[in-house]
Amino acid sequence: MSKQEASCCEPLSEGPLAEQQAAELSTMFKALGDPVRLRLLSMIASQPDGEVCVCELTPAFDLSQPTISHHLKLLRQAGLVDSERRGTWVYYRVRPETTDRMAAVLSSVSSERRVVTA
Amino acid sequence: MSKQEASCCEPLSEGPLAEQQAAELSTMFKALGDPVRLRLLSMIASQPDGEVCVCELTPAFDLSQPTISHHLKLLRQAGLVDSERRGTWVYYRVRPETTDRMAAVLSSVSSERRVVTA
DNA sequence: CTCTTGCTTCGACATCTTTCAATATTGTAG
DNA sequence: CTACAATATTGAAAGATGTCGAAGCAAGAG
Repeated sequence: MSKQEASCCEPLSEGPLAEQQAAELSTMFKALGDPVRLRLLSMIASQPDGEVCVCELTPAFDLSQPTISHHLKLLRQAGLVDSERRGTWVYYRVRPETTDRMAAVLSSVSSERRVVTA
Repeated sequence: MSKQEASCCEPLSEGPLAEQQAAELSTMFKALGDPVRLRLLSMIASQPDGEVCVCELTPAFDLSQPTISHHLKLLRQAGLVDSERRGTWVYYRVRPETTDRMAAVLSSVSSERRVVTA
């Protein structure tokens, strides 16, 4: 089957994922690398009208309001959600471009061919 | 902790992502929340025969060999890769079940957001 | 057996994360 | 303007993470 025999280490030139792209993408994955943020995203995404008020998200967790606010900030900075203020309330919605891009990277990994240069 | 007034907000019972699932999935996303590990996965996935020797991965980074080994361990513990020893060398390959599952979660996030014009 | 090579584990340290209480900001109502 | 309600920001403490050098283990060669 596999015969990269000979000398074990030709340094494997460059993976299809460049250093800068990896840095950018890893920020997005890191944002979902926390159970609270994953559930936040899931809650936002599952709303029928595509958006949720922070005041609906906060009481769903056993965490302080500043903590939820901080997690939402990280999701926003990673490009996963958008926020809009309407009156006193702030509404969050998913940015599907970002989740789609992440899904594309993962799919290309499993199809073991070139990673999308997105 | 978080006991807000019920003035504006019905507390949004449960998102579709249960607490335990979120914990499990967040481990996988966290594993890709580092540029080194993302590039490692990408390198492993992009090999024609689906597997790479550690000795090919290590020199591609400006990091010590123990550090690469540690990152590979995290990828393995997250279920993203498998390793197999053959002689002196250890080969890593992607576990597509895991990347597929992550991609499915992300896709559902973006598709659950349906446009309601009402 | 001993030596060498490939890889993993251990111990330590600096940095980054998560979390909270306190405070600030923004918008609405009186 | 004052008061209040919803979010965000700040600052600090506890814990997790990334990294390295040193040591350990496994397998092949002599």
